Amino acid sequence: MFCHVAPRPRNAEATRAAILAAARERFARESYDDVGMRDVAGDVGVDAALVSRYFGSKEELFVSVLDSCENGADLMTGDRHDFGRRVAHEAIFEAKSESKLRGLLILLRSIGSAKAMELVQRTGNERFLNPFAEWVGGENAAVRARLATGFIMGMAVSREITGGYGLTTAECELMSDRMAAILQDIIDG
Amino acid sequence: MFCHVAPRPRNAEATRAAILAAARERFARESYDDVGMRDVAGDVGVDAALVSRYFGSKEELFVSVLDSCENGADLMTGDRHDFGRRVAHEAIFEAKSESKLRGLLILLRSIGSAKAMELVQRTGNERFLNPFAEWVGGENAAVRARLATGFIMGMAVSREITGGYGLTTAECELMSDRMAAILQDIIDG
DNA sequence: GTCGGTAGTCAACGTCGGATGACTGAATGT
DNA sequence: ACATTCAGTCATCCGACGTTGACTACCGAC
Repeated sequence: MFCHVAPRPRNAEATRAAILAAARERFARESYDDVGMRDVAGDVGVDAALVSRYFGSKEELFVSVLDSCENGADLMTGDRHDFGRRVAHEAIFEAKSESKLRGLLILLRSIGSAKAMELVQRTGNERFLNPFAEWVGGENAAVRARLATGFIMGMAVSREITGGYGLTTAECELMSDRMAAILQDIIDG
Repeated sequence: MFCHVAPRPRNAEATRAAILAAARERFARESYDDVGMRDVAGDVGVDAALVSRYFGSKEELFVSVLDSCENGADLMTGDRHDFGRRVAHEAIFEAKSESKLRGLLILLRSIGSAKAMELVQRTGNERFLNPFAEWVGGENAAVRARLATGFIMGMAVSREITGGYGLTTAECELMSDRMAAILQDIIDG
């Protein structure tokens, strides 16, 4: 066998970006503890040592991933009157890693991991909950923001535990509609 | 130093029960991966090897813990018209390990751990979601059950991420009331 | 008393995951 | 063409974990 598979061009910046992307993908699907440096490196086709070299440590890699995720601000783009419907649909039908909820999913996945907990808390508050509460606005914004985000994440947990809800498409539609109404009601006051 | 601390009487059954209790406590507070055999053994004041001996493996210990938790049936005891208020109060003010939600909390903690996932899914469905859906009853019971349990767990997640919500008592009261109304609305149809 | 069974301990093994530092080899500038 | 530099690799260390089998010491039966 002579022809090796196309060797990755030696480009530090691109490789670093590729590692970051692979890590983001991993952390959106698996918990902090379950994601290994060797896994991430393998996804990119690179040695694990390189990941340590570029990001310092696993924890710093995790931070970089969180930084690389757009804020919860994504949720707040678009028509406010449509918030419930939009988010509910996303949460139930596309709660995958490429969704706008990805940042939340990453936080959710790594809840319970003692090593990631502090980071999860800080990021969750600073990056997501507080701006969201401000966006919600009005009376008792903090309370309503917690209810809304709690509900959103809870449905993601539910999806996880049931393994995709285990419902028919029609039932999912129904659930989405119901969730949309509740969410909208929460943020409207 | 002559006087040792009171030595535990040699009683296999009692020791086994103590280990189980300690493990239940641990699993309610930390994720499957973060709980170590040495930790639970230490809580009881016993060698780690004994835990393996009595329960076979960590996974079997986890199963035993899940078995030892009363079903989600706890949630379904009491006046149905009071369901929302009762559960909301419990979720927000006493989502500790001694709460009736303990079973749910254990499942929640270990979400994301690849090793525990299958168990979490099976137990969550068989032991909690399905009976609960049946209890909810009426049209689209499955959908409404998922909404309710999702919301409950989501608020627990929210509590986790924020580190106890970070709200005043009054705000918590308000949140509890609001959550109660939503939950009640969901299960009433 | 002493003897056998068993509750509990101890030391160790194998594995796995993150981290480190010396090494290799390709690109680039002169 | 050669030297330098730096992207990427390799072998290895270290600590933590679950698990195992040999050992010890307590307790009840005779």
